Amino acid sequence: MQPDISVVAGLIGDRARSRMLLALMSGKALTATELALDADITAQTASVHLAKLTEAGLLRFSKQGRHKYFRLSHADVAQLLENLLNITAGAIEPDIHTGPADAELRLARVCYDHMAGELGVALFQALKQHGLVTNSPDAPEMTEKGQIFFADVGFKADLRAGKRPVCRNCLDWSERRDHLAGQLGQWILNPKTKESFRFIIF
Amino acid sequence: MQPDISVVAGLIGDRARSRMLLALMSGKALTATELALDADITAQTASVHLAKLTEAGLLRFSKQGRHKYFRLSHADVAQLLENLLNITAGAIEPDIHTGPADAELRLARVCYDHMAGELGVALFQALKQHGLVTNSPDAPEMTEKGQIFFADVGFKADLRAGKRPVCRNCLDWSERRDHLAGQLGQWILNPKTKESFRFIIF
DNA sequence: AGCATGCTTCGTCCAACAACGAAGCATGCA
DNA sequence: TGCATGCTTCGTTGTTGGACGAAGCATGCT
Repeated sequence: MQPDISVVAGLIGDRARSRMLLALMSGKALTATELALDADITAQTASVHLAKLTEAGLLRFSKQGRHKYFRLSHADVAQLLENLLNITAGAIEPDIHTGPADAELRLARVCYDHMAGELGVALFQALKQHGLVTNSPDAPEMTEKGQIFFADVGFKADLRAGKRPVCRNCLDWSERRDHLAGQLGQWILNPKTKESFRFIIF
Repeated sequence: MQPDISVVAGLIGDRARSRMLLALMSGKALTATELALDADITAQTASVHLAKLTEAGLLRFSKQGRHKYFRLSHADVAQLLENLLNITAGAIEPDIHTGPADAELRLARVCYDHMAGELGVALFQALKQHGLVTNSPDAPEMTEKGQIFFADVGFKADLRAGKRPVCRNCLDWSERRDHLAGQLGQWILNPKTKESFRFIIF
């Protein structure tokens, strides 16, 4: 037997739950009430939704005092959501008149743990243009120059098998062009080194 | 506003519909009744399910006589399903006792339009070992040697922007290791050239 | 023409489940 | 020790939608 897709899909297939999941795509951990507000439902219903999502392994939480902070359990989940976004965004191709709130979202947003939107796409372009990652039709890869550059500013890739790829291209649902995901994408958004670090590549 | 994920997810989130979609992951086009049998439902219910799936853009069909052949509308959809398979397969990690029917499925199967299962993984290994595609931690890429080799046997990549990548790695839900997808993966399973063509790389 | 096959439409029934009010636990703060 | 805040559990209600029988409409075969 194949695994049963329908349970996970069914969980996402609810308006309130999907909104909560998308809210967590920002990468920030949010409390149950914040998520309830975002999904426009009461705290009670949010509670059972969140319980289901965590039990299914899509979310994990950490308690802090009387607050319960939820986040996506894994990058896989974010990728799945991104995948869904792309498919549905592609379906409504003739993009309906987009408001100003949209414009902001399209300019810059965070896609789980890396940068997306116009800015994310531009950054990716710049990295390729400066030869730090390859400009391949498939997935990007760090060039030698890139390895030196990023090692120099403190980036350390985890090359063990089973880990997420260092570079991954991620199709932007708003821009319909790639931006950079993977370990490097995450690190650029949130470098772990203390030393100040600036891109002067634009 | 972000696109509404929940409609597509909700469509997949039904047992019968998900089974039909997975049946179409074989890459073969199937008739409505075949899909109904596979999903263990009557023809009537299958009809409305299939109508919903096509209207949402997940399926497309072609009529041949009194038969209606359905297939996945696009490689994107297959990728989404594969994504879901991986997440749910990962969740039930301690793999429950698998029957003999499973063993067959694990040995060799088709993942939408390319080879998967043990055989798919082995093929991918061989391609890397013989230096036809790169053995990078991220996505594979054709080597020069590979470009010559595959051009020689009639493979022609479509490098236009917006097309699917030439090489893509695809995590196998049964093997938990990568196999080869993308244009090359598709072509290997189903080369368009008439000339006979054999891999002697095992 | 007649019949079989494949798919669809209609009407009805039934189960699943999202939603909320109300009440109940915790935790933190004064 | 109170009180406020955040989250959960319970019971109820209402709606959604999946399922099938029956009938209808095409298409193809003889």
